Amino acid sequence: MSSSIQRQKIEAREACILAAAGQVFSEAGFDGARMADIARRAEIAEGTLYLYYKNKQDLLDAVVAKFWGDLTIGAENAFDTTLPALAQLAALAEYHLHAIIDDFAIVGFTYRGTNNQADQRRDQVRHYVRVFDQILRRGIDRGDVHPDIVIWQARDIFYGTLEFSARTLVLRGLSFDKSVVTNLISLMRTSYWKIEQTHNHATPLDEVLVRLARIEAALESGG
Amino acid sequence: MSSSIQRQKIEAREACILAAAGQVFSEAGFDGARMADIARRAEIAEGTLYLYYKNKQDLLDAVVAKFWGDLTIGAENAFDTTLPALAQLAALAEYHLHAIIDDFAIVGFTYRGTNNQADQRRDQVRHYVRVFDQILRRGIDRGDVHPDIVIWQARDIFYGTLEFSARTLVLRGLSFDKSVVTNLISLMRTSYWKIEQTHNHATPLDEVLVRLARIEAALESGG
DNA sequence: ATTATTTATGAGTCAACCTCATTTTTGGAG
DNA sequence: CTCCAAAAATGAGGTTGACTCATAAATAAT
Repeated sequence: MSSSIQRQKIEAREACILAAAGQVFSEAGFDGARMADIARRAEIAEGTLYLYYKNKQDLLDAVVAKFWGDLTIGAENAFDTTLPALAQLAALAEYHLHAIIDDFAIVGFTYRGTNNQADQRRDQVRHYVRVFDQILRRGIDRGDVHPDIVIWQARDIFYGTLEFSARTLVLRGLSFDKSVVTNLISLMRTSYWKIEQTHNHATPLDEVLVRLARIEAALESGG
Repeated sequence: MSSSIQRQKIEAREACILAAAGQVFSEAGFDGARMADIARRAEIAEGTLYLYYKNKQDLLDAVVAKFWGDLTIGAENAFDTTLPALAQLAALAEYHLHAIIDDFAIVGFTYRGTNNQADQRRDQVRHYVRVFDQILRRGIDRGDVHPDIVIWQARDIFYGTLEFSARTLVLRGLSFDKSVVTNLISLMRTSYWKIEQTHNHATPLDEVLVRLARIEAALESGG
């Protein structure tokens, strides 16, 4: 059927428009971006834009929605769910930091205005961050993570830290810095994770205490 | 002199414009805000706005600049520098969270666009966050804080967490939540602070060392 | 009281988003 | 292949809102 070919064509054009819009918005910001520029870069007439998107804001929303949608798919495949929760969290953090550094401008467009469409975007972000929540909940179920943590606060620590770090890196002209991830994960482990030795083996300190007790006992009995 | 009276008048009018602009921008966003509305609310003609501010963006920048300027003054007086560093940090966090919840929309305007004036705003923010850096550095000097932490990363954890938590609270229609501050401070203490009991009572390791020393003494005297 | 200077005004200009009458393309029927 | 109806594309023009500038009002000085 030619209708499927047609559909592919239309989807390709939509993708083309979104790509052009993403570029122009990222380079010039929302106000600086000209609909005429976007149309020219997508190689269509200005009026054609409005067949696909109601207005400029709607076009930006579509760009942002695509970003978070792709990000969610990527995040769900960024780690192996059989790994320890902490390793999953590290992988997610690394993936997220990479992604928001690469498309830093788009992230900045996510939270803006007080219009009605802001709800849509929030739902999309909410769906995205669910990946984090699942890791943490699995960690709690497995007994690795302290069960009485406040998940939304942990989530804000996680994503807030990564976004601010990304901004710092971008503004300084730097790129991905693994130590950001390492330190964040270390922080969360220290505060939220139960001590590992619970199900592993005795720590050095435990062993030392046992040997000390033996020696003391020997000395006492000998003395 | 009438010139000082005149200057006061002009400053009062500037403050009036900034207040009106802050309200309209917060309610309607940058694009939704109408210069005519701002002028009407400030009880001046639209053209008069342009005697004080070059254009709409410049006016927004002034609003944002005033916000961060006031915030810096408040932050510097928000705590007693003779307190322990951790208490200072808690006070700063509480102050910051309150402030950005109250003026949440303004915070959102801080990072936008890629224009030349963005540098000014970044300097202002940089000056503001210096308060945090000073607390941490004093903590290091006093020996309370681990000296090999990466300050900018700690800063991004601090402000990133607070801003994201503020967003969560505002979007849920809630207001200030002290537990956000408490948990953040607890997190930073656990990861960055040296263990307090060093000058209180013995740690497990200290206890071990004491017992070892006793044993060695017993062996020497006995042998 | 008069003049000079500074400050304020709002009607008009212009730029950019968006609409819609017209044109072009597409896809099936004869 | 030709014709036609329906869908898609176009870009000139309407509309809106930021910004300007000639004019007016207010202030300061002589």
